[in-house]
Amino acid sequence: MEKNRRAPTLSDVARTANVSTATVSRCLNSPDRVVEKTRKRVMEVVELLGYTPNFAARVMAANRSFTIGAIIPTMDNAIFARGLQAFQDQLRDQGYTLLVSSSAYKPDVEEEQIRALVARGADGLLLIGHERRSEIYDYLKQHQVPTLVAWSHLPEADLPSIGFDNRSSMASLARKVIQEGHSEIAMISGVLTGNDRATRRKNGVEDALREHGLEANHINIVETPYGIEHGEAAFRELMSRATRPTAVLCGNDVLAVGALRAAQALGLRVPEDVSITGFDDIELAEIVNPALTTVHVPHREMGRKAASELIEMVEGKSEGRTICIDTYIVRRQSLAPPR
Amino acid sequence: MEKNRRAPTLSDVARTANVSTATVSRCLNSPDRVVEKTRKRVMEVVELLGYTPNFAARVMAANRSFTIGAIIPTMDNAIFARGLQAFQDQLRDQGYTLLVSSSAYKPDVEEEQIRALVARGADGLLLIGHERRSEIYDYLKQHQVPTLVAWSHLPEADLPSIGFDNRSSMASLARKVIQEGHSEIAMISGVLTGNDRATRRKNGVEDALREHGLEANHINIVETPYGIEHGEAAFRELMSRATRPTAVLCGNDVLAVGALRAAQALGLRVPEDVSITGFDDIELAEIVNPALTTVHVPHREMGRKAASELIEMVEGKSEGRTICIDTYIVRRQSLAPPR
DNA sequence: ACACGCAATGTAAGCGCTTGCATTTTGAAT
DNA sequence: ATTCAAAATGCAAGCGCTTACATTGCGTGT
Repeated sequence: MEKNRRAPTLSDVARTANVSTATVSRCLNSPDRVVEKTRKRVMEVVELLGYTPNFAARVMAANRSFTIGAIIPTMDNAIFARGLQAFQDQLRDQGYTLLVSSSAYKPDVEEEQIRALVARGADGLLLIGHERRSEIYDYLKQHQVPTLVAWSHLPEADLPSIGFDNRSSMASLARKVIQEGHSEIAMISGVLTGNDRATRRKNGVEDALREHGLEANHINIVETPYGIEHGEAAFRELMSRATRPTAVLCGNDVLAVGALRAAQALGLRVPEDVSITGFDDIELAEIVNPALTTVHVPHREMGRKAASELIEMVEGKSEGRTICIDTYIVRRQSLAPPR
Repeated sequence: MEKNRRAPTLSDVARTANVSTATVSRCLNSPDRVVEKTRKRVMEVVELLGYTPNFAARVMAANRSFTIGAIIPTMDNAIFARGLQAFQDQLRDQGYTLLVSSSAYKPDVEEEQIRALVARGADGLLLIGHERRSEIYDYLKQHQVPTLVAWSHLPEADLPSIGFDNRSSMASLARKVIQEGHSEIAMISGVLTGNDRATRRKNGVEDALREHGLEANHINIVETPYGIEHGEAAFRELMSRATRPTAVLCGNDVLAVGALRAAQALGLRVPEDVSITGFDDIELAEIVNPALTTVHVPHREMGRKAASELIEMVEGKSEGRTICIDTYIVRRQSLAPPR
């Protein structure tokens, strides 16, 4: 192999093939605008030289990158993994590349990443949830970067979103728990600040309680970061309080699994002594013992739809629609009537 | 807010601040090369206009992007999540941005992604495992993109790697299983083609068998993609064969969890009727019931070290060292002596 | 008061590509 | 043969930034 010769450029190819750079460019980008014979020759040279276009240059000249950026709160658990994989697959099918980064649930990191992705020429952006400083929306508008929100459905929000109704989904689940006979209900919620999904799930629980004439205003709740260990701690905390709940609704499956483990460690049987529910229906939910009753979120469908919609926006075919995806409750062993 | 005015550029800032573009550029990139008073004025204008540098332009001009690319086989399970998160955190600390994409275990997709990332001006690349076509190594060399391999340790390989010895780690685990008294040992392996980690784990099992005078040449093995459902199917397959194993070593925790579920579905008790082991020690391993005996891989440490090493390479301070990280066996309930 | 040297700033040449417009080539119709 | 669209190709101007080099301004020593 040749020792580090500088990477070939468009004009290297042009020179070798005896055509202009314009022709080479066209061969690559709109092959039908150049005659068969020329194209063949050019492509041979491209192959021969091992030429790959320089993206930065292309982005700069064409103001188009065929790249979509996504910023998720974390890669460290499975909540977003499946949906994002579907999102990426769909993008690939349509000729786009996905770049992902994660914000660790920190708003300032997220802003930084948004800027980084936009500056890198992302044609469109996928964000999770609606809650962020308005400056960043202005920024997005100024740079005219189509942006779509996922994992959340909020028709009245600034940005279009493809997601599900966190509030009513959680409310249905809570209703089911109440119908089961529970009245001492507690909740382990994710951190509410800056997280509209967590907030609306909490609201959903309150809605259901209120409907059934239960005290909804100071619901027995612990707020904690997502993470199995935090779920454990939160559960212990709840159990040490004055009135012991007979059912614990968790903000997501990860917290629920933590709660489950804590319950078992405390010698409580689930669901006999206490019922526990999750949200998301990630793989984990089915694997733990007892398996979790939870809200199933069609992550793959959401990812796919988000991809098609965002591409339409990028290509100017849509202003951005807001779509609500249906969830449903998956009944498993972790929920039963109270003793 | 102003309606979509074109995003401000360097020269807009320069004009407004009454300096040259060079000065603005210096304010941003080497603030000490410009006098306090000027800098202040420029920064005010930057703020005022809401200017953000265009990365494509910067990359093109400076041939430097402070971006690192990583390509992992999948985001759809937790194997790489933790290590990657640590990798990203460390990069951020040192002023770099991480861009991730996933190849779905497909070599051609991976190549495409490598090119995409390089073309986007990645200063360095993190790849998983060593097995790929040599053309792509030439490409990397030609473009002079420092590349580091993780999750695998192979001193003799072309590329430096920060990882662990898949072979000897698996061998230790297999030895432990044998010492426990098992002699009918089967394996559920990940797909071997193009996956050096899977291959070396299999070799590790063979090593241990051979050491103990057991038949190692046609070990009782099923090869299947990673995935809980595949682990289940593989386990059933193994159990339908002529000689039933008393211990099943799985290529990773995900497969092991699948095996566990299949065992339970078949009415087999683990570990009394059959022992099952995993590899990786992801969160899942501790959560299932019985918890998995597995090989603990220090993902975070690996991610961190990979980040520092790769940055050193990018900054020309290192040629790329190969580091082996120690793993250890975590003994949990899924392993016991055969009846 | 003057020259000198260094620090601060400006000038302008690219980086590798796309694309509007100008020019040449082609081939069908006359 | 000749003509003339239409098709194919070439020309060259940017895209927004960095940076080598040139220029200017300033404090200092005499």
